[in-house]
Amino acid sequence: MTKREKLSTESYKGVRDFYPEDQFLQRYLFEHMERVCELFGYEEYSASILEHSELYRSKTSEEIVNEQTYTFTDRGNREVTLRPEMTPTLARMIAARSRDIPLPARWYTIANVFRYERPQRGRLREHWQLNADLVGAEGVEADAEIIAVAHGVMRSLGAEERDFEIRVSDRRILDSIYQSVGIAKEYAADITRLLDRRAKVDDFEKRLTDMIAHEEKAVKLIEELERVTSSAYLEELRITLERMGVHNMIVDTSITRGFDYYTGMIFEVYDTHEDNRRSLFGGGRYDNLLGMFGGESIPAVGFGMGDVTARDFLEAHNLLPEYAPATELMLCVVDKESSAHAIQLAQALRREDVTVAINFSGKRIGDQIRQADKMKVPFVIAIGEKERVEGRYAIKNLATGAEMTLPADRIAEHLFSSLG
RNA sequence: GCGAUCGUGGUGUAACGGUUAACACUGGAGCUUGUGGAGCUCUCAAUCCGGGUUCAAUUCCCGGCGAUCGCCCCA
Repeated sequence: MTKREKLSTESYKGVRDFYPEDQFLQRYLFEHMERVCELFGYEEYSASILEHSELYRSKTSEEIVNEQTYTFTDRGNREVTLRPEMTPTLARMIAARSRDIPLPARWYTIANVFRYERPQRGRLREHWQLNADLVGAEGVEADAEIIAVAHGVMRSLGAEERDFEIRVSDRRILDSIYQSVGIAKEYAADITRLLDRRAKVDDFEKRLTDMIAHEEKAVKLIEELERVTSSAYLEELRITLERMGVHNMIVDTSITRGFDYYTGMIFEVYDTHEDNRRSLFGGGRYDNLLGMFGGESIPAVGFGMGDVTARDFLEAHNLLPEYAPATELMLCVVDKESSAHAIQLAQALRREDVTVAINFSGKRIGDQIRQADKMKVPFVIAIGEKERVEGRYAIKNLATGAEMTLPADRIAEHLFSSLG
């Protein structure tokens, strides 16, 4: 290859490479998410990132399908979309086997999703998100449980309750206000979307008045929004959440969530850190979505939590874990004659479940140790003539510098007790 | 999709319309042929891409690409 043809090392716009340190954090996040979901009895599922485009046309707005997805035509002339979210896939999978799946079903997945738009901080073109859904259950316990799972994930990542707050509202409050004020159904979705942006828009009242085209109604709507600050249902939810160990829920009727498909409880988890005060993730109840597949309507509630915002949260709160490779031990080969012995020892240790890398580089022993230290491998053993002859090995702890000389069959035990 | 700001080795910075683009860290080699973290020596490595203005462009202009911020949108 000539110099002019040099390939770019940049990753595709809006997507990330995960170098080992990044992947370590990714795995840390995922393992905590998985564990908490499973503690609540959720089963893992998965699906292809490719879906028929019509899956999103049926439920989401045209704009999202046309302008914010990766959509293409395959060789068989089918319209294909890289999934922009997981909920339609979940709904499709449940609906496809609704007679066989025992309900209520508790399902979770950690999936990559794609959106075609301008990347910004906290918003990329590909990200990974935990989706946990409780399908086939209505009622306050189900709503509370989904919030408790979200809360549990945050707690398991090291967050204290004061680090975040769970703002909860209910679409039915808005619906009843719209009804009492006399707002036609066709305006409701647009108004809801405007309310979602209320804090960001300076001329909120003017816009609202323009949208309703009826000044009295607009005034009354604003009055009602300010008057109604909670509901009996939300108070019951609060009590149920307390029982589940969730104490940082607040009712905030200004929470609306942008999407049309929510039908009941909705929530958003907010960072309370001063530098990062924003919505981290959220979810809610969507009782009409599964009915779109033609079968019977099935109630559902769920949430989605993205890895990008989770990382930002952990960083802002100083909760990032320190990197540690999976490798516990590096064997440093002192001379060419010792490599066969090192291979043999490594195999024996692997049978005892020790993760072990062999350094065949032929570099000086000091360089090999320095490299192991740089890679944060916690232990090294040098293998040379002395070890071959004696059958005893000096295990060096790179953090403390301490050495312990042991026969081969005691090494694994020593490592595990030192690593805890 | 729109607007603004920015783009120099792997990383972080510097410089200038004009000689060989500087410094630190990192990487590599050595001082030191069986034990790391210090020190010293040497060394690899960059002006995002394309076009224009100019005797001369890394610098100025235009376009593309990318990043960040805002708008739009938010699964």
